[in-house]
Amino acid sequence: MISVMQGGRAAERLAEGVVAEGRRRGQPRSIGLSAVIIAAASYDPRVLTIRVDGAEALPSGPLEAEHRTLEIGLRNWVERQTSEHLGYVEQLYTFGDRDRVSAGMAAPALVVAYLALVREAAPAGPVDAAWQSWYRYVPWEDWRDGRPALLAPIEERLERWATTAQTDAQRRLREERIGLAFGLGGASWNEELVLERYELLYEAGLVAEAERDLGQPAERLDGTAGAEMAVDHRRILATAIGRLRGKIKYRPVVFELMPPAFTLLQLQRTVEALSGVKLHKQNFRRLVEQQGLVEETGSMSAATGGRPARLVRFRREVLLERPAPGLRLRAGRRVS
Amino acid sequence: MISVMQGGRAAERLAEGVVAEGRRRGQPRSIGLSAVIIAAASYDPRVLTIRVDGAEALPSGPLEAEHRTLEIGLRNWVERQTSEHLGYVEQLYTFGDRDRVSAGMAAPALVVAYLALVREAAPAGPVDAAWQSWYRYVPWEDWRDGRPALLAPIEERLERWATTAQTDAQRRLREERIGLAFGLGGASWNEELVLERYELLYEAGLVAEAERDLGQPAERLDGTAGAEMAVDHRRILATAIGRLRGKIKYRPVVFELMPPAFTLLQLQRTVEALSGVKLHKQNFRRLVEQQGLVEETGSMSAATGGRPARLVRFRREVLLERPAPGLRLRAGRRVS
DNA sequence: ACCCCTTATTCTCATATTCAGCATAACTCA
DNA sequence: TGAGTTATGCTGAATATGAGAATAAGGGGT
Repeated sequence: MISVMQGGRAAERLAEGVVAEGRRRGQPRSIGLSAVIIAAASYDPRVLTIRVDGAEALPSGPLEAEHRTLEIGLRNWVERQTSEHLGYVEQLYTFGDRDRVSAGMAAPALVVAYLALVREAAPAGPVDAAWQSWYRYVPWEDWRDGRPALLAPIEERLERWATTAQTDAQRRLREERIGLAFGLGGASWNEELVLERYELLYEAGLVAEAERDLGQPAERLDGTAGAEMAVDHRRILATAIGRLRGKIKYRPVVFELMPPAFTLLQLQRTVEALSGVKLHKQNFRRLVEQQGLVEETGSMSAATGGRPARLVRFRREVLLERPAPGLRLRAGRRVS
Repeated sequence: MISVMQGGRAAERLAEGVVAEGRRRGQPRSIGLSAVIIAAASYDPRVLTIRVDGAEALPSGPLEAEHRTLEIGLRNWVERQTSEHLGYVEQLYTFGDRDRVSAGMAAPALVVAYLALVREAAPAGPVDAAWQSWYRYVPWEDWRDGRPALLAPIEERLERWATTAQTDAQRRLREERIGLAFGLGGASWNEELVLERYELLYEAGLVAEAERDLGQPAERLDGTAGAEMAVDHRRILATAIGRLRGKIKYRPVVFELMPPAFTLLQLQRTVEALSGVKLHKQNFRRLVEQQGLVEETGSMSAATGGRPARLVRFRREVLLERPAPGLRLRAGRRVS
């Protein structure tokens, strides 16, 4: 038997305290919903942004009382406005920062953030709404044409920041975090670590939000550090991108972004746009076909520049057949 | 280029509505924190429960104002009570059910649930606190000795419930959900689908909570349907178990439950206790050693009944070496 | 001392999956 | 007609995985 018995009355103290505190009511705070609404047009992942007091922000609204659950609330809320079906809605994370304030604009104390996928990417509407490429906010995440040049200055600043650590252990920790997140020194680029990378840039003061929130002067990076967003919306976006990049590997969510019929290359380009890396064409199609994710429509694509391609559609049945029918893209793959 | 342009002014309408609503403030609601605190003693996964008005419940408390983030709040809150370090804390999900009421006990409108892992499993404390095997609440999840006998009556009732569907399509959907979740008809048991299974049982009225919440008489199952919990705590527990079972595959979180030094078989038994299935011994140790998750301590185990075993410890460095250093137990493995 | 039982540890082997290209087909455009 | 472009089929090497044989090293009983 494993020897995990120790400590004594700790569990008891825990339970007592918890019971006592649990019986008091928490003081009310304002609760908000934020939505990262994603579409994929022209092989460019887009996020719907609005302008609030000049700053770019994610669509956000208050939690309404009339809905039974949060997700149903969000779904209704968005669908009412768009008459567009949200194919996929997923709760991302609940951010509860006590002092969520940005440029004088007080934000709700608690924000439940959602990720939603839509098929449409209509051109930008009124002045304050726009579909933006998500790489506008995290340009270092697009490795489709190889390692982005703008990573060079970023990494240089990060390394310098690591050396400013108080203790030696802290410096080593920073260096290891940087290496892991940015694929330096042996480690390879992992496209899912979007949040980790953003947080490093934030801590190192390399994104505008850091300067704004902490008052400390940011290292000027001449636009290579991406566009700023209101409050912590860029952190929420980073969370969403990371989550989506992971999710497409074990759930068939990409198809929520595809038109009813598509070619395998279109599917591949969309996956590449989301994950930010190039994939091996022949292996990709083998994967997709082997797993029975798509079926023939019978027709061929209008013309793709070369030999016409079969048009396929998503096989909805796979949702009920296997528990994890994603595009199991092996991590660490880096090919053309 | 993909033809995803369509619809026209939908995005515009969406953005307008969102902006307008976002400028109003949501009415305050009470916010709660609930914790699923897990320990693993004697190869039995334990969850810390308390008694509230006679019902078994998860430790829960109000959100306090003095902490910067939710997780820090929870950490402090628990650590203050236990003087025990929470090795691993993860936000699980935010439950926002408008009418979260149970047996007259009004619950917070919004609950942020956390999963925490502790190394200790002290004996049950005062009358209202106890470490309970989590299989007490979801007995059908323990497949370590083969398919649990109590699944037979459960499946029978589920099949019957499927036939009561309104439409034919609905019936087929139910049958497919049941088959997928419980590994019937071709599909194999997937230990991660804990929540899916609980929700089916709930919908079919086979767990006591369904009767209580919906007023509809539950099918009596003579205790095979597991122990009841307050409010939606059993759903939260199911979410936690499923998440943890998935997480151990790509993050080294099991080690948070292990003593400082352990044998490979102890590690295997713990993983089996969590995932609820038996693993192949030789392959398990190959996996663990190949991935460099552990290192020698030099000493040997006191005696395990047979040949003495090496004692190993977790290699903390792997956290910084690879992004996904879990026990990549292949799904669908079912061995002794 | 010897036999039996139990667990630990090392290896093998067959199979499946993945990676990386090669080769060929089918179209457009100049 | 030939060059360029994309589609599609196929192969061979490298890895990873599943299952189990074989051997090692303790304890306990006779």
